[in-house]
Amino acid sequence: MLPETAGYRLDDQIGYVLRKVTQRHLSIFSENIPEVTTTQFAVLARLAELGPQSQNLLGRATAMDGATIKGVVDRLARLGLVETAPDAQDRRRLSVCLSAAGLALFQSRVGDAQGISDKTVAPLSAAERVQLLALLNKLT
Amino acid sequence: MLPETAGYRLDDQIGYVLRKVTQRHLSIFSENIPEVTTTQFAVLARLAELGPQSQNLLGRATAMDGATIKGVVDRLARLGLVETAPDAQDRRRLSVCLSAAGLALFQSRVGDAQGISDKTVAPLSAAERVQLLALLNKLT
DNA sequence: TGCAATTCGTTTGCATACAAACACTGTGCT
DNA sequence: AGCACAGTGTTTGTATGCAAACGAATTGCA
Repeated sequence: MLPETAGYRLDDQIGYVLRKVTQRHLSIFSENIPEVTTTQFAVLARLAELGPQSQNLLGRATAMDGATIKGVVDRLARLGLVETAPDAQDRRRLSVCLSAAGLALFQSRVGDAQGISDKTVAPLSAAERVQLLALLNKLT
Repeated sequence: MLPETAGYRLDDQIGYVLRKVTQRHLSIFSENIPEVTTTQFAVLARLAELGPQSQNLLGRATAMDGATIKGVVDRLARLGLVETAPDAQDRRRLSVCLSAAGLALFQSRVGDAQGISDKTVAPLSAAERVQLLALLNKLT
């Protein structure tokens, strides 16, 4: 009387489906914006939106922990898309801001980024897209 | 007449929201099943469901590419949860199967795994959970 | 039969992600 | 002033995840 695999169906588990949808999204993104990754673009978008931020605050604003945001900022700096400088007011902080190249890249690519989101949800109707985002937002 | 950040709102982008929901799910998972990761558990579930598989087929059945599934199988083998052996029929293949410990772990934890999925979608009603899975499945 | 194309596994390089430990700085309270 | 506590950034270790290149084995087709 083994439970066997019981009623557990991997394909119905939210985590597994999330992983597959994310994979497809990342694939669409890298095809359309090969210069940077999704997380790097998120950082550029936040900097364009909020202006210069400390590395830690920037991480919080983009849902990355300290170790992760450091790696992303380092790579963006190596690409010349952001610039870092010590904060004069608080010597613990590392201020991060968009470079001219970073701003230019973001502005030239933001339309493509919106297109990527659209492509990702292309199989859904307009109403379904709204539903999906609303449901996902409840799980944040 | 700069487009500024235009209408691009990071928080409304499907990719960003997916990443945040996935983060929350991974956090719930590791709290409830600390022995293995989500991907490792997915491999155990597939092996329990399908029986012994070649490493590559196993990767396809769990949505991992060759490099990724190799790493996951290696770590599961190091934990003693799976066993590998060369395939007699096809000498390119590496056959992977559950160990006794792997089967025992899966059977003892599969209920918790289902509970993790439930916790992840806890903010949703029953109807919404069905909706969400249906919508996400269309994006696979 | 024999060779081209494919499949399988491996390795390397790069990019998230998180936990934990650490040093340094700032703040608040006494 | 001094000290506990919190915040910030760094580093290390571990675990996905993908691209690309490679060798070995198999298959399909001329």
